[in-house]
Amino acid sequence: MNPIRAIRGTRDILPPSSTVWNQVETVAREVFRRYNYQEIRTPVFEETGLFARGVGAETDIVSKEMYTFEDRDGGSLTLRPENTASVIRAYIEHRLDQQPGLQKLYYMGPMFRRERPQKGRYRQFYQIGAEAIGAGSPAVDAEVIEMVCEILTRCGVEGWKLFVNSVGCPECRPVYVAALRERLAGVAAGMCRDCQRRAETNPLRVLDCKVPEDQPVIDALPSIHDHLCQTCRGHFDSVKTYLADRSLAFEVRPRMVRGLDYYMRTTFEIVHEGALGSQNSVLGGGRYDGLAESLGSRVAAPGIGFSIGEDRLVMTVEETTAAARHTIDVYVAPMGEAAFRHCALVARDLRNAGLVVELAPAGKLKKAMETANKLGARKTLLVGDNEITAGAYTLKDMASGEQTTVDRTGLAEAVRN
RNA sequence: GUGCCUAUAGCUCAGCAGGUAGAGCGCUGGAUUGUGGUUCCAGAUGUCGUGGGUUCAAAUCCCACUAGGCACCCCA
Repeated sequence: MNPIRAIRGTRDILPPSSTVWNQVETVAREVFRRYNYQEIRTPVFEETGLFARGVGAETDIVSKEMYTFEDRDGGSLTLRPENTASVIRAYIEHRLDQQPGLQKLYYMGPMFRRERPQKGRYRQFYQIGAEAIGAGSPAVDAEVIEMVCEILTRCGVEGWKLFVNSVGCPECRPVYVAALRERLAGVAAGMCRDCQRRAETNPLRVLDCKVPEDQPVIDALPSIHDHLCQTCRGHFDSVKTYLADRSLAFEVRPRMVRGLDYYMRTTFEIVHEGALGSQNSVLGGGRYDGLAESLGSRVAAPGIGFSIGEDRLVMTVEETTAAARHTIDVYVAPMGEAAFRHCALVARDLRNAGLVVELAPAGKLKKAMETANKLGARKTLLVGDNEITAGAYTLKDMASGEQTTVDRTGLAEAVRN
């Protein structure tokens, strides 16, 4: 019988990597706090219809990547492939539109998509995201983008690129797609096989093609920016102005296409070259003013949000910054059973003083010293019968080898130095 | 979902013109019964990813499956 293993596309996050995950989450929470975002926790599974209607039935996510299963009562449930639809569902369900001001919510947790696993792509992956719901103003777009950049910066990540675009709205985008489709009809025959297919199925995807030979053709295709309606154009100009006000470096990518149907107007993405391989997108986001209505809401809920691929962010953090090592402040080494019982109390005091303490089992001192060294303890506390009767302990600095004698009251302070 | 590459000790890998496994690091014990790191000695590493086939004989050749990596698709 073979041992049971983690299933394909899932993985265990072990120390020391789990420490980096915690650091990233701590940074994100602190940035969210400063921007006055509060946490929302939604269920990990929902009625299948939520994603079909919210994300879009024709998207790859819904059409072939969802973990969908039948509940015992016959209903169809799905493990969430993303979280924006759930947040909007909660917003509607709890009438958060009646609350004063913008609803500024953040979340972090696992998402599930049944794709072929690859580096930076897992079937259970983690997203840290935020949604600002209740306003359509471009000022919100700029602040959301600033906030996510702040998270990356404070995680110590450098060298990323911010791309922004406007994908229009239900008024102007269909006009553009029609124009694109018309133009492609004439030139698609000379393009790569994938583009010939995309020209029929999803013309916008042609813009994303990476085949070098196709680039001249793509460059000559009409741009969405020439087809934006008055409202969308004004919105996009404002976003760019507000980003520039903040000195945020960005690049307009008229050809950037996002895979979720609910995006309109502003979309953005941050990529980082390095540890990620071809999955170089660290985060993506955009505005979704029509999403609430498509979920059956009578009230509008214009909003914008993003989600960071936490797995990918952790990868780049691990690549670019030296992991802050978990260190033991003091390794308490009792010699003998009596000393062990005494040391248990000493260890408790030191822990109450906020120190990281490892209490060794009673045993040979040599063995304890070896272990202290392997664990990378900063100090070792030697406690035998001599120390207990004298009421003074021997504290050894592992780096210098220097030993000092300290009494119990001054112990915590001595360990700290 | 498609194509290509890969799978040997806890880790990194060697072994492959077929003859039932090795190195370094790490781990355990000892040299040293109250002192680690360096050194020396000893030891255990393992259904060679899983299952089947060819063969007197398979880690080695063939097939399938599983998992990982890369590219595509797509996305976080």
